[in-house]
Amino acid sequence: MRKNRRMNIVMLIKTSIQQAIAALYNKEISTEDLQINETKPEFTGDYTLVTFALTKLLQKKPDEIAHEIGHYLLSNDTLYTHFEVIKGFLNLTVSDQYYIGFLQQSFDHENYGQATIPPAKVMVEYSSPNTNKPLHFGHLRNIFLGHAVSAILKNAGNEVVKVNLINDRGIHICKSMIAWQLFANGATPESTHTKGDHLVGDYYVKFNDEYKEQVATLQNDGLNEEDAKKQAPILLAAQEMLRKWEAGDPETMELWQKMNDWVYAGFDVTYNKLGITFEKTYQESKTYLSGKSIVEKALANGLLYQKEDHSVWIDLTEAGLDQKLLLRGDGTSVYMTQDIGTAMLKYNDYHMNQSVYVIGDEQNYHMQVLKLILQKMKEPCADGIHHLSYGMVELPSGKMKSREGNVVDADDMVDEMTAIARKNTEELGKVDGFTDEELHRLYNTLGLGALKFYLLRVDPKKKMIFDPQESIDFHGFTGPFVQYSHARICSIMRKANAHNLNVDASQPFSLSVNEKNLLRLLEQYPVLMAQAAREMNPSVVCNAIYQVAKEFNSFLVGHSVLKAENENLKALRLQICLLCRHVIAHGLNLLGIDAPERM
RNA sequence: GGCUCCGUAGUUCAAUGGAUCAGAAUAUCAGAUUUCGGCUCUGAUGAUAGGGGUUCGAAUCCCUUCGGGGUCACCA
Repeated sequence: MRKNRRMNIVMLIKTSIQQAIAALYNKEISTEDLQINETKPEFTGDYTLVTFALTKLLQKKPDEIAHEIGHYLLSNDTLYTHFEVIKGFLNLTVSDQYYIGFLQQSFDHENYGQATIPPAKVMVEYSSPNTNKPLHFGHLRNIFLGHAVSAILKNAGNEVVKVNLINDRGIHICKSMIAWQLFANGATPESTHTKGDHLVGDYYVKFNDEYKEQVATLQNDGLNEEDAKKQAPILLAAQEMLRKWEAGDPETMELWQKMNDWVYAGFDVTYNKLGITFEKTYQESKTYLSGKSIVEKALANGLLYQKEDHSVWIDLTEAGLDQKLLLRGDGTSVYMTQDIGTAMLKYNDYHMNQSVYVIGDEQNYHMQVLKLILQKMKEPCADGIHHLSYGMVELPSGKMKSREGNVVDADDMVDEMTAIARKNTEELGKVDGFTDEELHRLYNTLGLGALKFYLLRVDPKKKMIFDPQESIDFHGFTGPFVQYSHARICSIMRKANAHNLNVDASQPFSLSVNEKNLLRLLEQYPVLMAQAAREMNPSVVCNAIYQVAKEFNSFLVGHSVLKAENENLKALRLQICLLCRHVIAHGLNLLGIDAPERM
């Protein structure tokens, strides 16, 4: 418990400055109003107080404040060994003793890196595929984000429920069904040796090809484009199939069930390969009706209005938005209706404080409207809705458009990454003694590590470009570099062979620049994990562990661990190794990436 | 067109809703290292789209011009 309650250095500094201000000026200030930055490397010091904000309260010039507080701190608090004032910035040097003490407390702390933010029960919905085609590369950012954010929230003390919402009904599903019926001659995943989701996806593509041809033929026969698009026989057949589905036609339901099962089986294989799991899966075919009754209730309460054709609408113009359709004239539900129903169903199941939707930013407006509607309905689930919006992933060749056929399949991408991991590893020839199974697992670990890290290292809300060549380069700001650093530490620890880890703290130490830099990074880690949780931003984790890995490699160049100058120093450096290893593995784990001991 | 998001080194990304010389990675160039793993390290070059404004201080806030994305469906 003592270890969990350790106050981080920035808080310690703020508290001591707060005391200094009370003693020197008899003024009270909240620690939140104190601005502490890391000291820039070109100046002496570890942390810096920005004094400009204090000038009003203290009625003094920045430099004066900085000097007075600096002198006070140095003579009243052993935390500091030095201070320097530059243009109103008070640069403080924290004693090596503090960092050595921190290391003693933390190096073997199993849970080091846990964050503490006010805990809550949080649902995270992610992946959310359609059952008419396989997962493609664009889905991967969503899946990895959802998985990582869930782990990050859990690490911060939240209770997390991971859910998937499968869109398994609607006209797009019927399109692949009708094409299969027309062209497949009864082909199955078994008969064609094709993964189920890919097989169904093939017929979705087939539908679109056939549709295009039929439209062209009709236009040749003299129809205008608009009519041709509406009258293509295969489209009419799909629409007819949707009506049959909604009516519960047994034959249609059977086909639907069969093809969906193929897709589910295919998805399972992919999720499994990616290491992705869910606690609960919702299906829209089972939730889409519940939205309807809610809307009808709201209509009765006068919250909604009905047009002459019986369609039901909500007026959001007061909030600066539009009017939004909630039920079609024929009484069937639309996307928004389903989402209303699903949101309430989820809440009834779990009563969570917060419900996170990992959904692309093209649905920003939709999600804004969804939340607003539920708020207007005074539904308890409304306020907890949080859209974790992320930007599109583009390839260097440009945007992926399913219509233009430059979509990269998720399974193919994973296979390609794994293959490259194999190639790179074999060239280095450092895996002697691995069994075939271990090799297979290693290539998977490295390939997926590269992919996940590259997709997670960018702020989610920004669009990004995925460059397969760069991600697998295994150099620089990449997953494999971090994994490599972990394996390197493991190698040192194996050779250290359970060496004594006790540091005699009574011996005076003086830390090198690298050692202190590393300790400073390690000390900040839990604070960064809290930030990652608050912002739901895995890129914070990527950066944190990359910094540690980078600094560690730099440290190794100038310092020998196993041949340290004396036993005490060796023990200290081994402690540093252990904590670095722990932090790297901990961070990778939050990202859903394995940390190999050898590679 | 309305609403909205975004323009940072050649390229890909950073910079708590303000603060000391805008940081990395990659690429390029120059070096180090027979070492605990050469998937390592050190150094150099190189950027805030243009113009105004607010401030002691702006990549960040406001206005504007230009350029790009998204969205405005009885699709999901």
